Amino acid sequence: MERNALAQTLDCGQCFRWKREADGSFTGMAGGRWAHISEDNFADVVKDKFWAGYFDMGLDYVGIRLEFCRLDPLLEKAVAFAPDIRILNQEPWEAMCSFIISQCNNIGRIKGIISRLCTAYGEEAENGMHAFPLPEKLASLKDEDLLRLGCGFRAPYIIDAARRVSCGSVDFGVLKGMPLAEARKKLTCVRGVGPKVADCTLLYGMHRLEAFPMDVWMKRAMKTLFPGRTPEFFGRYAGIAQQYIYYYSRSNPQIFKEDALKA
DNA sequence: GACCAGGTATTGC
DNA sequence: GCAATACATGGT
Repeated sequence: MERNALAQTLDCGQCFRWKREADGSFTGMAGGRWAHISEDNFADVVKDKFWAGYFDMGLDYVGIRLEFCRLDPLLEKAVAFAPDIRILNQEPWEAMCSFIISQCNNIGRIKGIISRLCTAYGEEAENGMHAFPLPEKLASLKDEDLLRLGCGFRAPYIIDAARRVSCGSVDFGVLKGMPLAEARKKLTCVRGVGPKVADCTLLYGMHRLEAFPMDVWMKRAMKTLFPGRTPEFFGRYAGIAQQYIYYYSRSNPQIFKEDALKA
């Protein structure tokens, strides 16, 4: 049951533009750059400043894991399942748009939609890949353009988000300096952005590590694994705890069924 | 063919 | 406030 460290981070549900190759390496895009990353070249890749930032190399994950393991035995279990998860520094607009698309959708289809969106509207980059489309680009589209790509009922949400970001009514630079609750409230002004997508934007796109997205899996996990606890229980890196718990829960759904049998 | 997928907006009590 | 429902789409 060995999962390589790279897969734990790139395949744990926080990002959608990496493709796992047959040999366990990954190819994908971030910040308009293409990369092929493997266990072997990872150390070299993160010598580059951009990738070091993307992979959050400046944060002491060893220490944070230690804290988590001391905090709660079930959290310790989740950490042990995929200890090498790191929270990536994704672009805020890409994170927001990606998680708008994620609602009521499955990971495979989310990746497919995003891939088509990039091919159709993103700037061309290396190896025939495309950057994530700029908000200005998507702001000029009609619902129909996005329906063609399979966006479904999320099409108008994406366009509203693109408009608000490109006109500056939602300004990630400003949100960065705001208290979490305030930034969250501002984000939910966008149609199609509720508390969950707002928290995903804050955690994955703005590196607000205290943000704690509550999707169906996390609700289940909180109820059965951490009854009576709130996100605050996990401290200022609650978002990282969330990622450990989310991935552990997704990968071991039987833990909920066993619980149901006992009841 | 019904049911589900990292939700949200709208409506009705 | 809180439960119910519609919202496109593709895969089991």
